[in-house]
Amino acid sequence: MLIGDLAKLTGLSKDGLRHYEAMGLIHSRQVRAGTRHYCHYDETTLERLELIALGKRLHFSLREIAELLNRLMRDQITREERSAIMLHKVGQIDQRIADLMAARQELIDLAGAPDKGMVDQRLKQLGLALK
Amino acid sequence: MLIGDLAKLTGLSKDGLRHYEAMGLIHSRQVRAGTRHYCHYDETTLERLELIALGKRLHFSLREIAELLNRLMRDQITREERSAIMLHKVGQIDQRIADLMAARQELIDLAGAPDKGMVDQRLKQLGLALK
DNA sequence: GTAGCCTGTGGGGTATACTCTACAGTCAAG
DNA sequence: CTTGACTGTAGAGTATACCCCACAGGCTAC
Repeated sequence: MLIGDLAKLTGLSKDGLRHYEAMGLIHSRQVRAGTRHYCHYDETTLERLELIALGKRLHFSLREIAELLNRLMRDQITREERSAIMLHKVGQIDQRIADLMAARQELIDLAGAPDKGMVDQRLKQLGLALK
Repeated sequence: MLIGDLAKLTGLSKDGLRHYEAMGLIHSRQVRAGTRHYCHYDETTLERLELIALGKRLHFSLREIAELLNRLMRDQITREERSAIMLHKVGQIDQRIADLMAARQELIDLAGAPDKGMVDQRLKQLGLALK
């Protein structure tokens, strides 16, 4: 399978797929053709790309996904470790959610403030908490 | 006030402040000194920096903050518009929270899955939803 | 008058996840 | 045997928010 086929099957761009390959997320066989060569991908690449999509949805970076994927393929991840990795990511996500919830509440307060003076007053309160 | 004073008062780096100035978030007077010149900042800059900190906490980008700040200084934002801007940002934040909550749940499910086969099975289910 | 700290400028680098462009070789259809 | 679609490579560009470095002039204390 050439990169164009892979792109059509997954809906990803060829450049995106090359980017994944450069990052070690997917691999290919080099097949000679005259002076140059072409990259051939087998069907397991599709499975890998599915896992990559999962990892992205779970907010792992491509770098993290690359490492997890390569260790996963070598069965180097135990049940416990897998749980630990997932729960660690949950912790990170919880922090981001908390951050967003706080911002959300402040935004709603500011949206409801009746006038600019009120906002200025609120900003002063916030200013004290700033530093 | 020179940039070093501003940096000490706010805890921000001089480079960061210069970056803000380049983005139009703060402004200075140019004061000649022999061949060259120095940037002088007045005390209102401190207020602006407080507003900038607020904007960042509320997850506005520097570009957005720059526009809001400059319009705010010219009193070009009505109460209604201000509310609309805040609530629009709430909408964006809600989307991000929803995205993170979904990921959070998936992570917990995967953390609790008893073995790799179970994970593979789950991945297949997810795979169907992927595309 | 000189050491040492301050300053502005220009440019590059970091991190993340790609996209776009140009160039040149390959291959199938006609 | 030429056209068109496809391919790999290299490098630049996008967006965000900065940091770091070198260079050279300014200013203050001694």
